[in-house]
Amino acid sequence: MANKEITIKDVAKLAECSPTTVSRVINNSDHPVSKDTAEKVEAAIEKLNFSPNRIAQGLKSDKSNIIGVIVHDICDSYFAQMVKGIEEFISGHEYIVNIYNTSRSVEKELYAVSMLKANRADAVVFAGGALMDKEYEQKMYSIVEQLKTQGTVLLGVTPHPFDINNISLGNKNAAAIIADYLVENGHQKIAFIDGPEKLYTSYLRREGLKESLLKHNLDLPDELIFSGDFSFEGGRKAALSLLDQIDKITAVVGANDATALGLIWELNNQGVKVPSDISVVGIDDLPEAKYSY
Amino acid sequence: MANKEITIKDVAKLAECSPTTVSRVINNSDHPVSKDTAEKVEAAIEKLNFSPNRIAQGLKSDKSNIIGVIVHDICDSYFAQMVKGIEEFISGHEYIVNIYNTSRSVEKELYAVSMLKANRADAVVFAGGALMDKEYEQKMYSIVEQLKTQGTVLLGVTPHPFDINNISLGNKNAAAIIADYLVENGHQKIAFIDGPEKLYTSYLRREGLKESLLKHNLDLPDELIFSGDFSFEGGRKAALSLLDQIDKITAVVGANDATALGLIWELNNQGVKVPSDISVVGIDDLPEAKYSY
DNA sequence: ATTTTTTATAATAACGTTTTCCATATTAAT
DNA sequence: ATTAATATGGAAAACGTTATTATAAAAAAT
Repeated sequence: MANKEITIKDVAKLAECSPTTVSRVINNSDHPVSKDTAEKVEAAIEKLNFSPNRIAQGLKSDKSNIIGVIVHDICDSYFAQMVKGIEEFISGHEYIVNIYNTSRSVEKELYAVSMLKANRADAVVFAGGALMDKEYEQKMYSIVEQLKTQGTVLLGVTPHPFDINNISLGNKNAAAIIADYLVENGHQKIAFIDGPEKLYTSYLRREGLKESLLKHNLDLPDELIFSGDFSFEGGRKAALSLLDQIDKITAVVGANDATALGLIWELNNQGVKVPSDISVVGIDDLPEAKYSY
Repeated sequence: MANKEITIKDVAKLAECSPTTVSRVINNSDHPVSKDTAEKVEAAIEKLNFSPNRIAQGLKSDKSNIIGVIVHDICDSYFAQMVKGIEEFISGHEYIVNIYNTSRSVEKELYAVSMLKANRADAVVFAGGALMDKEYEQKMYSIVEQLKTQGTVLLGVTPHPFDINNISLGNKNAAAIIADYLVENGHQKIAFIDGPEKLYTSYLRREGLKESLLKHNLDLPDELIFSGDFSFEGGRKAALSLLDQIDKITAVVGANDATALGLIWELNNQGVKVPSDISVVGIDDLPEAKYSY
């Protein structure tokens, strides 16, 4: 922005009035402005293609109009949909939707949060789940508190250990539903493909499933928990590593739907028929899921 | 941000110096500051958890640090990857990545552009292709010029009729490659599933393919052009509508990969074997594509 | 011992708004 | 005809920074 910008003063000059009056017209304030001058101002605005500098307005009003959205991976359908939903919800309300893709890295998440603090974000949505890491938790706790005292509204969409409002997607509830379903269909030997290590959400889903199965007197032994990372690729790899125990297993639960899809794909690829040979279930509810085989 | 914020003045008071000095420490400016005071300032900053107000800095420096990214649909893998790439490229450079999801609506795109103008964006990436609509073009032309004179750097990732720098993904080139490939493999009767109506990119791909086929003395007749919308669903519907002409066709080109995937899925579903019965080709290069059947 | 240079600090204006406050002219009420 | 109320306008301060200018002290050069 090397060029000198068009300001309220230029408009005032052209409309032969004071900047104050122009401001009043822009924000159609309570303070009355005569029909006559208002029109001259409007004309001047039109002519100069003026639009008020949001940055300056923000400084004066102590509002940044920034809404931060912190996400693990925008390419993951789950987050893409969430970001889209937020954008659409916000659209038209003159907010800046500011996204951060953390790739589940502690550094990037801290970077995101400190940027949002420096930019005096009006609100922050923590769309990606929290990580389970002592140092991370400690640093995050501190900066989250700073955001709060700064007046930033915080919202966690996935569970967070910090003291913020959380829209829980009910991981435990999902686990219970799945457990019930599996038991009803007579499954006894169940395997679980985990989510990313250190992710709070993984923990909740895994332990939730364990707990729910236990209520039906079923066990989820460690050797039937395979590592994954919420991705299609992860699901595929997990499928390969559970192949040699396949005869012991009647159902596999993926920590999310991408995992389940990868699982199904590779099982099919290896000649294991889903769902006749084995059942596969995923958590979440992606639209793609209905096209799985 | 109802609370009164911590400013450079608070830091100055605690460090027993002037705001000027604090500013110099923050920006480690050329102007010398004694080791002693610098340390006191750092300590005060630490103690108060102060971070300089980016909004105020922006006003002073005439930079917003905002980079706008305008996209048709974040849920579309193609755009998701692009947004992720941009975010990662920018990350660490203290920029605000501000996304807009237009859903290919003229109103939303104009909204996005005017927001970015009002916020004095430093740069805007037009990641979604332009629409072919007279009124749209006219209005966009005007505001794009305003952005330019404002000093905003503009970049089109997909082709745009406006006078901005474009990174062309070479639609025509892709069309030529595909045409050559099809001809080499002996295909004579080729169908095309179009992209969204009014989208400039659709136009370029369709006409590019026509042109390239013509060089091989092949025709792409209107009755073999089926409508689509760049989505998996669109590909599926197209598959259904080309079923009754299936014996006339040896290959189908999807305007993008999502279309091709939907196509393949539904053809398989209808008992048409890909690629033994018919060949399917898509434009773009999504990672999911390699798992198609 | 004086002048010049270097080092360190602060006061002030400016960025583009909006929000008091203050001033005038018009109209209504006495 | 005087007072009170209302309509319309502008000047100036403020938001939190930083760049410019000014000033004083210390160090170096004559």
